[in-house]
Amino acid sequence: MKSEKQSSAGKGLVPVERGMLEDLVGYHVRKAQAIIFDDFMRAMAPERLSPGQFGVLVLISANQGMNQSTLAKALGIERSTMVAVITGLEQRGLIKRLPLATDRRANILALTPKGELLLDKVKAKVRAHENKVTARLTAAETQTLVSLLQKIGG
Amino acid sequence: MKSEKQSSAGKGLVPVERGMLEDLVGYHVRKAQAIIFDDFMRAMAPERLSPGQFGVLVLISANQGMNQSTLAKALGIERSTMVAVITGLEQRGLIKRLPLATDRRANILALTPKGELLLDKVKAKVRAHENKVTARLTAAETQTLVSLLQKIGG
DNA sequence: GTTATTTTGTTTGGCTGGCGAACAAATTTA
DNA sequence: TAAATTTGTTCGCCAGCCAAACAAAATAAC
Repeated sequence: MKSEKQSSAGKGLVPVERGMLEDLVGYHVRKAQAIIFDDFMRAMAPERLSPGQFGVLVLISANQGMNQSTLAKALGIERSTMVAVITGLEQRGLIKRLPLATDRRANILALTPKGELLLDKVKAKVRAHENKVTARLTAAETQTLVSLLQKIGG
Repeated sequence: MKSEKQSSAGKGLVPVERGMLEDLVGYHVRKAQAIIFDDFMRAMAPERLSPGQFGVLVLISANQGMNQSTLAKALGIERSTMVAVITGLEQRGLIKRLPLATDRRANILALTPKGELLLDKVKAKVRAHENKVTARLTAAETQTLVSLLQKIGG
């Protein structure tokens, strides 16, 4: 005969009580972010591209002649953080730092042909990834979700 | 006279084109998460409590007799990751690792009186923080947001 | 009942993704 | 011309996570 162990709650028999966490937007955003990040990383593992790196490539592609500071500001991160990101992508031959004749401090960022090729390929995979993570939402719900998130994110 | 510089896009004069990022749920979730995390950290700086640590305290409080593995599973992280989190909270005297008579491997987790006091105080601050980050959403919209996020997060 | 498997907590080493302070060079403002 | 600002950078730091390996303990198989 075996008495009911306290730790039995961990075996999926007893659901874990989440208390006030269930009501917190922050908790659910964090959880969703972890799942999406994880799926993105798995899907883009062959191309070795993280969500952050993808964002950088998209912004460089969509904005001619941006420097690192502008890019960092657009992504809401520090200049100092951007340095390693740019260096990593540059070392893989996906982007270039180009001199700006009118300002010798600045680096103009541009995709290399290799970077453009990769971005095209990854964009398609990102759309597939998005479809996967939003599979249980209708198109209207997905749009609503984005709108509501924008009200938080400015 | 000064010619229009390419880098002028960074001075807020020209909005940065975000391309396909605007359509991606992952991008907006990430952005919202960063803002919420940041605000949480600032708000809870006096108590030196991160969102992750807060979640651990809430779960310990709401579930008697949980061990570290159960807790890790409930939060979707590895046992090995949980160790340092628990150790940190224990060293601050907020939680205790208690022996379980029926299983000498396991640590039963419990709040100390100090931990309970802190959690009570922090819960109120977390609610205020939530009200702040959802300030531009109605109560109904907040509920909708949580529901939609749950459809992603399982 | 002994052996094999599984579970628990842990250490170690590594990774991603960030911040802030400080700094030199270059540019802009006063 | 002198002072202030901007750009890219390095450095040290932090949060938060994973996987591999391991000993101790408990459980399952035989």
